[in-house]
Amino acid sequence: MDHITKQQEKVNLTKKAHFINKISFSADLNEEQLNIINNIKGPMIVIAGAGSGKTSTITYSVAKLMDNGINPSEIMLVTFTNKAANEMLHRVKKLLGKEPKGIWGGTFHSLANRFIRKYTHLAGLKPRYTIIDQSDSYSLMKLSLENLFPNYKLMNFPNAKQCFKILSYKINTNKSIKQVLKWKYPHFLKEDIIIKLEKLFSNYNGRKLKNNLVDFNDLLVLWNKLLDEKEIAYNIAEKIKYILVDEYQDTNHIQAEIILKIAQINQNIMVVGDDAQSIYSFRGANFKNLLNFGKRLNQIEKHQINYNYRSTPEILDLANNSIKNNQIQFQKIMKPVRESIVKPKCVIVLNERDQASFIIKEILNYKSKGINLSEIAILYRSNFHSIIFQKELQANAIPFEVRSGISFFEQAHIKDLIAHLRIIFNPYDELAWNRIFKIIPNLGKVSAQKIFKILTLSRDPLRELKNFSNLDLNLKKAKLPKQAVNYMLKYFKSFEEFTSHSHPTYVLQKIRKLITPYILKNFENFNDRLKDIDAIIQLSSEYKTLSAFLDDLNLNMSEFSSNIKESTNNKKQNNRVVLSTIHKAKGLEWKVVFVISLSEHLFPPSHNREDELDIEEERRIFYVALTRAKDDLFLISPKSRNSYKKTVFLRPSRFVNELDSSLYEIIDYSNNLMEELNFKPSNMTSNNNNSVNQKQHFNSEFTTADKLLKGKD
DNA sequence: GATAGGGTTGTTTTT
DNA sequence: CAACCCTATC
Repeated sequence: MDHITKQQEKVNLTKKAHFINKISFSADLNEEQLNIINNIKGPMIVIAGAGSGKTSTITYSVAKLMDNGINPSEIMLVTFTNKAANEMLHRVKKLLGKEPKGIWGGTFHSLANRFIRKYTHLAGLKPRYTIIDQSDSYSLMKLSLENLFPNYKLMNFPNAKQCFKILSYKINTNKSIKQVLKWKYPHFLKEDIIIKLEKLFSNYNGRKLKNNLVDFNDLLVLWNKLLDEKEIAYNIAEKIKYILVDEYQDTNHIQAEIILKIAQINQNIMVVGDDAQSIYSFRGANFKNLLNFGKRLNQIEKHQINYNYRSTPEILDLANNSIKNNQIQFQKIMKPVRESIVKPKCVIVLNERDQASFIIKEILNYKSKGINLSEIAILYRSNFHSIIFQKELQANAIPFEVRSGISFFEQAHIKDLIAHLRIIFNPYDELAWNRIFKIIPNLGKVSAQKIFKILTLSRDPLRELKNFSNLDLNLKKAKLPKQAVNYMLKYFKSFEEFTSHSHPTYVLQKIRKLITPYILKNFENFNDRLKDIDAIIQLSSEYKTLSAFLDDLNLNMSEFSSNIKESTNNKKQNNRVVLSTIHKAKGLEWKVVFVISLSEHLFPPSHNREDELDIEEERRIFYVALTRAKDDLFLISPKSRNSYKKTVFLRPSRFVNELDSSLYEIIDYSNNLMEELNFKPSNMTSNNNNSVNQKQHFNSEFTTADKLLKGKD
């Protein structure tokens, strides 16, 4: 141990020497970082560029605090994904050799839920509330919309999804409906619509209360409200002595409120972030939070960590060259630590299929050089960009892992299964009932609503189900289709037998039996679907209560998905190429990164090409993508895309065009295939000319692309 | 009036 | 591939 410093030797003499031996703070961290972890007292802001060892700084900070004798239950660590929280806590455990037991670690939403479950009554909720995800929120909003304004589709009015988004922006950014409309939906900016929206939102909120449902917004709102309760402030917030917040640039107004309320008591707060990586404005995030942070706290200490350990200087140069096009940003200089290797490559391909074939060729090449597939990532702006890859990778027997797309739990059969569990846990849950009613033949929307009303007339809908004669009578009064009612009564008869059980696995097994006939009848690939269900049952065995299982299902979905996929694939294959959205790739790194579909209308996508602020956000997404790469970076721009049996021509993304061409090497892969594919080169004449200079090459062609895409000739 | 089934369309990003 | 609209049928 020749790297032990004087400082450490001094600490070694203290009582906690047995921990220190395991942590080599000064060997693992640089001066900037050490300066941070040695000064965790009072408010602190850390601006941490991409790849600067941000995660290390935070984990070492937590370790250092515990090492100084702070109890884990006095520390709160807020992250943006549960995955990040788990990873950091795992690293703390590795550093200290013991679990940081009792630490308040997790996402804003999962921490909020911990508080609200503990103080449900104070939050104004009934005990067994259910958390609903976004698509459930849309559905519930739709119910309110149809209920209040049956002919809303004929009016100039936002649809259910838009209404929910308006409400979310209103809550998360502390704006009025009018301000939100002006900002995001100017064409709906009318007095009449605002009044209707107000009515709608109060109906939606009332419906949630009746149904005992809590949406993602409520979690934040209620947590924020709870912090105003003296009981909470004294019993919990005060006991949290240190708060660390990761990815602070992605917090929105209400999240910042929450953090400040807790921090104001003990004033020990460290927020870490990078304005250049703020990519969640669609969720109301505002990276100015990072700047305004100090305004409400005293004597804030500012730190920067500037050394980039991840990427080659070439990759950093390119990333810096891109982000400098953003007007609204704070200057920071990333200092490369690594040696040069090669320039990033910009690749032009003909279409998405060739994009796939180019990448597969490269992947096989890397593989033959001994590079692990898990060191390679394919990153994209939108989920649907990955579909072609999944097919092509499969065809070429390259193992891969998809970290995007509709969540496993968004699939119909999974939602159906879970709906049964949900009404056992919370029998007022209208959305879950509606899903189950859909299983009953000849029972449509209208009858389903009537039945739900009859059931919820009683205090205890589940007991009502058991009290058959009574229910039967009421159903007859409502003049419901006889066939459907008989089927339903039979269905719920078997359901009733296990509703009082509380172990998720036991109940799920019973539900599986109950819904199997429905699965067999309604899905062609019923075998796969049943396997999915079995995977969930398997997973549920780790949970003791319905509550814990349902909460995790809603708040911790992404990890769930990957667990499930691994178990259903039945391969313990770890060596797989990663396919991921850029959003999900944030915070991660790979040796080789392919950023694909870098063409206008794909990245930036059509809907985000007008407003300069939107473009800056898109450019930050691009920046995040570039800075994921350690050694090799490929930027790939397809010239066309097939959609609806039509070929649409695309221009290279402005994010590629605007780069200084001396910083990358260009590969034109499209020429190789022009003739082979019998492509009509009508508006691509300059393609065949290899002598055009690089810059021109990107800019000259495809002036008709935008027009074609929009269908105007 | 209510439901089932067929055809069409269009798809951001996540807790 | 799922949400939506339209139409045929009960």
